[in-house]
Amino acid sequence: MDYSKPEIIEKKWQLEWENKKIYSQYQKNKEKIYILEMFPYPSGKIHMGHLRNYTIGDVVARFYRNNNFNVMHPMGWDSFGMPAENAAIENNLNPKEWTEKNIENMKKQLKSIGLSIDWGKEISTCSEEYYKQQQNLFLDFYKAGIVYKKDSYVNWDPEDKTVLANEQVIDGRGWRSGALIEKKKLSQWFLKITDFTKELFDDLKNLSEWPEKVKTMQKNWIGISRGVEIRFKITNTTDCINVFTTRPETIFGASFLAISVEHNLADLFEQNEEFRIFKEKCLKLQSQEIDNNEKLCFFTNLFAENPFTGEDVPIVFTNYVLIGYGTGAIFGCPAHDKRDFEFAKKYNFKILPVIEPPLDSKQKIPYVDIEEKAKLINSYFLDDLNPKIAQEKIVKKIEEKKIGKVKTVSKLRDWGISRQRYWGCPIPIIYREDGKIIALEKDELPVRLPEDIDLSKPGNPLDNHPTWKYTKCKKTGMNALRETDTLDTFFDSSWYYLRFCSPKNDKIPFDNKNVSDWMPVDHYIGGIEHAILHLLYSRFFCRALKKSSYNVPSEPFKKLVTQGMVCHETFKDNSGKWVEPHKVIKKENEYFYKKNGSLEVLIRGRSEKMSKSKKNVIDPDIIIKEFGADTARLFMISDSPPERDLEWSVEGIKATYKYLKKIFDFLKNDFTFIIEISNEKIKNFSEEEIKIFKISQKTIFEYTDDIKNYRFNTAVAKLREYSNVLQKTSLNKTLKNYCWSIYLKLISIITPHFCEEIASHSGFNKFVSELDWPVMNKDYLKEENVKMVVMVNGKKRGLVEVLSNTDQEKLIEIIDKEKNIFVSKKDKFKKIIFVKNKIINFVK
RNA sequence: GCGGCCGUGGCGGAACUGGUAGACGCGCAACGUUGAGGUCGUUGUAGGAGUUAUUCCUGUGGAAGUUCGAGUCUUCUCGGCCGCACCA
Repeated sequence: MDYSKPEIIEKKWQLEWENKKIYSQYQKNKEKIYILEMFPYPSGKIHMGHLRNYTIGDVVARFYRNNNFNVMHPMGWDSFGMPAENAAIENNLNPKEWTEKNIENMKKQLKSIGLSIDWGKEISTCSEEYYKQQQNLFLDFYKAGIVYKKDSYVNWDPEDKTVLANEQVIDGRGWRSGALIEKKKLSQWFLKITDFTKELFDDLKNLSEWPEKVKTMQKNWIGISRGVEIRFKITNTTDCINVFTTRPETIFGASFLAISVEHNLADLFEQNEEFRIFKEKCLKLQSQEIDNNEKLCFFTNLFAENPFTGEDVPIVFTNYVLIGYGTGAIFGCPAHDKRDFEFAKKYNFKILPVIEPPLDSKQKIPYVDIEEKAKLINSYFLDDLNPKIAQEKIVKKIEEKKIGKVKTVSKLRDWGISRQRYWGCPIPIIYREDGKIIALEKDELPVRLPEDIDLSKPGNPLDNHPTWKYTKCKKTGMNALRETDTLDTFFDSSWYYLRFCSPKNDKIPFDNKNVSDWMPVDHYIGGIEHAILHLLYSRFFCRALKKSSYNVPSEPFKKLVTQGMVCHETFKDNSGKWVEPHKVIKKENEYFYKKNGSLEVLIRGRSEKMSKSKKNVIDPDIIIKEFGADTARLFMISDSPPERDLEWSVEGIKATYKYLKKIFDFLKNDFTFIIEISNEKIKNFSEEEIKIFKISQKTIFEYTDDIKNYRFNTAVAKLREYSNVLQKTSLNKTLKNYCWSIYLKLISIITPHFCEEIASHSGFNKFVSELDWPVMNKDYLKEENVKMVVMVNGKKRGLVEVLSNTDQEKLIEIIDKEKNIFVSKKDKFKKIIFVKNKIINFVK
């Protein structure tokens, strides 16, 4: 037996586990725990990010399994989406084939990591079974009024020829294609996520086990702010314009009304050629160039009456007021708003200060702060008040005069779910020849995707299909056209965690009983890149499902863990081309590589997220083949805390392998795996052996605590300390066997195959993976002696070893006796600080 | 611009509620063992001083503060990373 080919050992144990189905057994008498990692998109191969994500999840799942929990740890595939369609076009095959082939390969890869997954619960969102149930949910949402259709400007991706949600547009470009996004008006399906804005915002505070960072990002995304809506009369008409502001107290400084080009008022100017050009330009700027803050202005020749001063101020259209926020109209107060200030300066609007900053304020005009010492000026009844009080007063006045009301607005928009693509879930809707929109009956599901599809033509493939969309209304027999849009894939991933509770049920999306047994997901682990979209949509789904009378919790994920990226060093040659790190020759802080037989100097870049473009990717498959999954797992877990980025290094992986090999060689002879050790035997141990026994108890305690708290790196450090001690000390056979068996049980959640192999070689005939977690004997956790720090004036002056819980009097006595510590008489000191078992500080 | 996170050896990182800074590992160095290989073992490894010892001084981006005591708390400042971005 040796450890030169871990892959062979690992295959063997993976098969054994699978044959005995040890990861698909459930025991209802135990407490449940649902551990889930974000399911992968089947791109074809797993990458280091997957390896890290699934290793973390697996360590946790194994930990709870061994700690007497009823664990659910399933896996599935987020298998609808654009890449399948693109790959199908390139390789002239069907997206379904491509996807299924990828799933097969990735499943094999995932299995080679040795994950404790119940593959019996495997789901795939592109399967008919899954999307049938999804259509079911769509119909329920339709009935509950959560899904609706409306015309709207959409983000149009000219390359993918599809619509994107706001959050799928990054810096003005499509999140997948990278193409510049255009605004286009289309009829689209929407989910009413805005019905839940307040809940989604307020309930964030209850998510105590979510990272603050994610909660902050969601808060900012939802972007709730309280303010006032004020009505301005358009001069010489009966029409009004409502504006939204959070600074109503600055109303006396208003010098214009600025209105979005998409505001209703723009309808009046439809015939105006100049305006149409202006509007076009604004829309283009808004959707594209992110750094362009150029403010455009279109004078309307209309005026509005300031309800407090009676003054007429000009109404203008501009690109810097957005239709999607507030009312799409504002009053401009240039003296106290940076944007209004910029705009006013450019177009010569009056700039009237209405708040006087405190004398010590660094801010000049525009003064935008709200400070205690600031006071209102030029504002009639508000003069001399501080802005906060002025605000309260003016709000009251506005309400009294019935010209406006307090209002809370949000940045959140309804979620557009229509996609003009083939490889997605068909929407179960038909358009009847009499013009009616008809939702299908549940017994008409699933609406299947046709397999004979031509993806080569631009536009929507389902719409292009010769026959698919032609159908008849079941009730009336009238001709009808199917909805040819498919659902956004974020729809698929918004409820998959519920489907895992009853993955085989072909009648309903999920079973209430099973959902109440398993939900919520106790630990949800995945990348930070889903902090907003996927997580917010999932939170919304649960609320929407509740409203559609499903029995689900409103928060799907109890604890959220966002793991960092896997990074690797980067190199560039002098022409700026990236060079693979493994080709680099390192010589004393200089870097070279062989090019055409000669050595060329390289520039070392910073460590970056592994990506093909930077040529710094490492294929997990190769690592597993060379060093084994256990080595890869241990390295992934031990080098840095899960939420931080992980620096990949060849040295690190090699050292990890060497470590496992060393332990393996050490234990392969003369070791017997045992589960327990009798109290009788402990009594006969020597003092030295008791010390080791104590260390083992302490290790169990601290390691367990670290794992529970996701401090895997320190957990591994403690384990290494433990094995270092064990290797250096000669122990009686019983104790040696015991201590190393503890070690194996502890590390088995990280390196399961390794442990099974050693244990079985050492006479154990069950699975270490199925053993209970080691129980520590608390009697041996207590330390008899402690080292206490002796300080004078807060500086360390020495250490004394004393019995634990020694009191101050006794300690001073001991210190007096120790000649090396120059503290003789306690009355010399002003004060003595004593912290039991920790420090004593003499203050002169 | 707004919001958040983070600055600790050559590197990744420890230090839980303020109480021995640098655990564990990488790298490096010395010695030993091997003598065709992804070695192995032992020891050392924050910097400086030194009478070489169970020694002293300085050290957690910088400045100040609170405290008997600060990597940890407070304020300012510099640097890095991430998110949002004309959100009224």
